[in-house]
Amino acid sequence: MTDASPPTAPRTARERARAELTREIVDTARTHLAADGAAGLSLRAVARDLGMVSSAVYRYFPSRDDLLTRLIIDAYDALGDAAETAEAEVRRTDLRGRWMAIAHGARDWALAHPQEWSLIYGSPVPGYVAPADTIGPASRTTTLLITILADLQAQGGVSDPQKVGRLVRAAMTPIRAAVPEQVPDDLIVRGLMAWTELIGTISLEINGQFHNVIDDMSEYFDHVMNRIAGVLELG
Amino acid sequence: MTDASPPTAPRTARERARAELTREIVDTARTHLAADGAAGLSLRAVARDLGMVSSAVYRYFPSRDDLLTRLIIDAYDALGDAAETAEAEVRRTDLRGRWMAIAHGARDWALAHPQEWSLIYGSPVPGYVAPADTIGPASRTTTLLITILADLQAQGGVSDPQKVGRLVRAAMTPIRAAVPEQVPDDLIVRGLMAWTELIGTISLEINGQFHNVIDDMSEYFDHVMNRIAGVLELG
DNA sequence: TGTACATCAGTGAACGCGCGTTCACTGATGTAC
DNA sequence: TGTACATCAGTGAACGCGCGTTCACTGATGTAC
Repeated sequence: MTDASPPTAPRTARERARAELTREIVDTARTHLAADGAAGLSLRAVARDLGMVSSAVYRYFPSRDDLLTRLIIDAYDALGDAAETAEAEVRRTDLRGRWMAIAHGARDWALAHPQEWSLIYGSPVPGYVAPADTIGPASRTTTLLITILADLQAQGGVSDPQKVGRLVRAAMTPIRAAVPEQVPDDLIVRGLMAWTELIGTISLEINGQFHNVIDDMSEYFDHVMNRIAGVLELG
Repeated sequence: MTDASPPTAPRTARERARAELTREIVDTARTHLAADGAAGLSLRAVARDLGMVSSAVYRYFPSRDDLLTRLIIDAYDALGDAAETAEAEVRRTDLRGRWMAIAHGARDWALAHPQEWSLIYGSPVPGYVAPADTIGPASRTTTLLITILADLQAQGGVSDPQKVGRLVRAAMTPIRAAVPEQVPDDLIVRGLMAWTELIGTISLEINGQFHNVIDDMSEYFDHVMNRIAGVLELG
């Protein structure tokens, strides 16, 4: 990386055409993803839909896996956008409202884009290894949650913090580095559990595991997320 | 279904050979599943491994999807076995111990058979629709949890049951039918949340979502599952 | 403003691979008399 | 116990399909003088 500046806006006709076709390829790929899932994503099918020969796609993406990587990054970004936008509309002091906005924002996005959700939170695509580029966008949603934890702690934290044993504390070393120091271990654990319950509830719903269990998932989801707000003592 | 009796033990040499080969096909398929995931499971590859021609497999399974169905049922059963076996070793009155045994039993099995876990709790296989046969074995593990809830209620239940609104109560109609009447709505919700946290924690671990978050997942898992036992007031 | 050369997008054919499923067949095993 | 027929397992060839990726090529676009 010697070029620190962001890619400049396209100047020449060639550059404009390239940017546009790249976008069309990604959009078409996303459509196929929605229909067939990640394992069924095919460069040839995308090329066919765009009326070009399959080898032409290689001018834009060096391999199928690179196209997949792009879709993963876009999915993380779209989810991050959805959560951030929803959360931004809530009063900063309303911690419960902010948590609920993130939860509902994430679920709404997931229901609208189930295959993209599975791409980032579902089982890994066989034979595909995610490169490092996917880490940054992946953390956008969790950053929102961490900020809520920090704001909560600034207000005095929870009333009955539980003990976290030495070994568990040691196990949490990596996440500690991403969370402000003043947030205690107990609150990090509660946050992780809340995050797990959020991702878990959405994933199980998308995978159909609540069939014959819960009729109206919107009601249930809202109820459960409110209970979690209670556990976090978000007011 | 006019034949109510279970399939009898094989009598003739032909029947014995058929039973054995069926088992070998399933075992080989499971090996491939572990290596390549569900989307990569191929009848031809299984046949090749067994030194038979691909069309011969059709004497045993009418299609690839039927083989997949069998693997799904087997996975549910294996998980159910693991959870039941672990739970059975604990004193009946030790509700916390029973919950922890189920949790650890499930996680240990999942870590040993990650692709089988993904088969039942991961994103659905594109183009495959699970038939009704998979419902029965799927409920073995959840039945264990429901029994704990019932036993807990028989001991007096939780100290501070939360209110469950009318709409949420209505949403819970299907699960109500599977739980003893005396278990109150609040306890069902807590049970569902515990179940979600259990499946969610294991799935996120298997999908690598705890990388750079938690170092020692065994410690973290045990801690979290104990906290959930606390929420359920399992003693 | 005009020309000469370099860059790049897209083509079309090919390589080599794998897949699920069908079908007519041979030969072994099982059963009824 | 022996024979005649029915059942079934496994073979081998084929159908028709799709895939990722490479490569030499044509022709259009961009750039330096």
